[in-house]
Amino acid sequence: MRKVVTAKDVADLAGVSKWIVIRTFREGASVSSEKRVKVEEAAKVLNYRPNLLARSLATNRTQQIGILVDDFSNPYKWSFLERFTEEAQERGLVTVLINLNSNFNHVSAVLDAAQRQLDAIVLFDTAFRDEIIKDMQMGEHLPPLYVLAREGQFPDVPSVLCDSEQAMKEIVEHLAGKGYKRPAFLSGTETLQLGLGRALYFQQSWASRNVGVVATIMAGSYRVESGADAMRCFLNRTPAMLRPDIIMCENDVLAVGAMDVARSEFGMRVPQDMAFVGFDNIPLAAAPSYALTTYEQPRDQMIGRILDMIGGQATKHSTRLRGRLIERSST
Amino acid sequence: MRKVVTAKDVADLAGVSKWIVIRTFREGASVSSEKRVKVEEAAKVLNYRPNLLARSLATNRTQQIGILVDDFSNPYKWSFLERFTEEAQERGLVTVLINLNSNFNHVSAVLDAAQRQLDAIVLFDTAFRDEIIKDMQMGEHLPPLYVLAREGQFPDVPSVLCDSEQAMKEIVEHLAGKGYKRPAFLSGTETLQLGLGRALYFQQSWASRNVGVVATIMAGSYRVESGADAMRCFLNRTPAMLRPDIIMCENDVLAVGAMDVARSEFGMRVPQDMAFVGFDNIPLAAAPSYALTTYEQPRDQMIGRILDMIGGQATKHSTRLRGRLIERSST
DNA sequence: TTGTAAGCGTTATCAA
DNA sequence: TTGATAACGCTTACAA
Repeated sequence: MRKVVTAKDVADLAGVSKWIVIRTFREGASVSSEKRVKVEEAAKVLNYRPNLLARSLATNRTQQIGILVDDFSNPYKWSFLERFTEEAQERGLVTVLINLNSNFNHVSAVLDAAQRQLDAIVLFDTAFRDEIIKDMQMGEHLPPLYVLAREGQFPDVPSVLCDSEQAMKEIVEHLAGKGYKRPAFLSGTETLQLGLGRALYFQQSWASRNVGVVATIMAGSYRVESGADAMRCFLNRTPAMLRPDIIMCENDVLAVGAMDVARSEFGMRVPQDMAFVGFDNIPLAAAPSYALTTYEQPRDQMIGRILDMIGGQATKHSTRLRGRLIERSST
Repeated sequence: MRKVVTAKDVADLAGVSKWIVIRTFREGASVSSEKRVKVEEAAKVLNYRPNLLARSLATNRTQQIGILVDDFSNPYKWSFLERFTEEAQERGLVTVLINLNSNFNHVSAVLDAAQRQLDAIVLFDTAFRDEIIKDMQMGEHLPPLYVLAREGQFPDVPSVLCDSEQAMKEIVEHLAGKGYKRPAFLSGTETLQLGLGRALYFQQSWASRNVGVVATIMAGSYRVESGADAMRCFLNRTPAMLRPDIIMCENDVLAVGAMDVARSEFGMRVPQDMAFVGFDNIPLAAAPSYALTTYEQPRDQMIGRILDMIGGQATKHSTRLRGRLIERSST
């Protein structure tokens, strides 16, 4: 019903065998130029294009990459996804966007991707639980897994992420240089193991300067409201003299929420009364009303590296890449 | 190399023919329950799952929907994409995210989707140019096209979008009720034909109340900075007494930019000195610092309708659905 | 360079 | 309910 035009049809019209047609539409073709011309003409007339589905069945490669996402609300992810699809397309790959939620968990998603013969699965800023490894290690043949923008959980699953240790070194150096002395950390989730290690490295960097971190504030999730709520709660219970002079937020989304509360509800000036640093450099961070100092992940490099591994141009191993500090007036 | 386990393997282990196995894994199966049990056991042992690729080749249906996006920066799109993928998955469909850009235009995208045998193509808030219709109308068999959140360009391509006329009626009624009298419209792009008709209906609604629209401000694109620039320019050249008392912005993104400028650069109070209305109800619109009155598109209904048409549960024809006015303190 | 045969893993159809 | 044959449209040998 769909594409009725097959290589055979073109062959008949061009007066050649169908294998000539097939070869004409492939990379390392070896077809006499006269026949090639004939075929191309016939193909144009019939609007023939090779059926990639049939090709996939024969080659065992679909040129499709599945990308798993479990939270669409963080703007930095949009930027990554935009770049990912673009770069993938540049390489002749297509991106299957898989939405993880309560009805469709990591296991379902991976198994479904396997059934559809996707060439690879990228876990984008999402951590998968142990359940899946069981399936992985059993005979089941799954597409190769990759982790993007998170710490990988298993040694044989390569991950590509921003180097948090380096990032925190740069940030703390910047803050110390500005004279800040009483840092605190605003954290999204409590599970350090699955987290990004930012809190840890932040503390370590200060420790090496003989500064203890005042407090770790738990937001519970990476939403603006969580950042706002956590900040409100913290400021309410903390007398002015005990408050930190700089709050390192685990990401920009939290920072925005926290900053809003500090300014509008507690009348604080940023950065005089309290400074803020975020992470990710989302578009809003650049807005004049926030002007948030933040740290930008090396997006293009990260995505390039993942796709290189998927395409076999790079060896498979985990990598941490250095990002870039963006200084703005919130510090 | 990938999935070595085939229906034949399961059949051999279970001691039945491979067609029994195939049938066991399909909807309207007719298999004796004893054999079914045997097969299911064998399948579990071998970790067998039907190869959806092979199925697609035989059935001519991939259960994959392509969605074309040409601008990732507008937050409302995230919400749509999140819901789209979720709802599609619910129906056993998978979403292929296609990024339109200078290297990959509508034509390339549609042709590629056709080669991959996608079941349908959704143009999400993007307008395609005439060039493509030529291919469409020729013998080429393309997957059916649908337009989401935009006016459709061709009669045989169904579109599903928010009813702009209704929306503007509600908005203007609200504004008139609040006593506003000198409205202006901040527009993203100049091409009314491809646009959303919001400007037109806004004017018409005021006209029916004997109010002429003061001005149409052109931003040129749908970015925060464009909204800001356009607003700055407009306020600079317009004396206070000639300024509108309410600015209807074509979407929230523009509204945010415009509002920022009005407040921080011109010291205006919202809504006393100038009121703002947006469109889309992006998350930022709800933030206390904006509290933007806006109009929410009926996202779930729109997506449901599109997927119903794709799945054949609804007849194919264009639809305008009614959204919802969200009143906040910017008006 | 060209043609042939076998196969990818499933579905559709029809006969048993 | 079951089994067999013929697609689906292409690729990958290998032979001519």
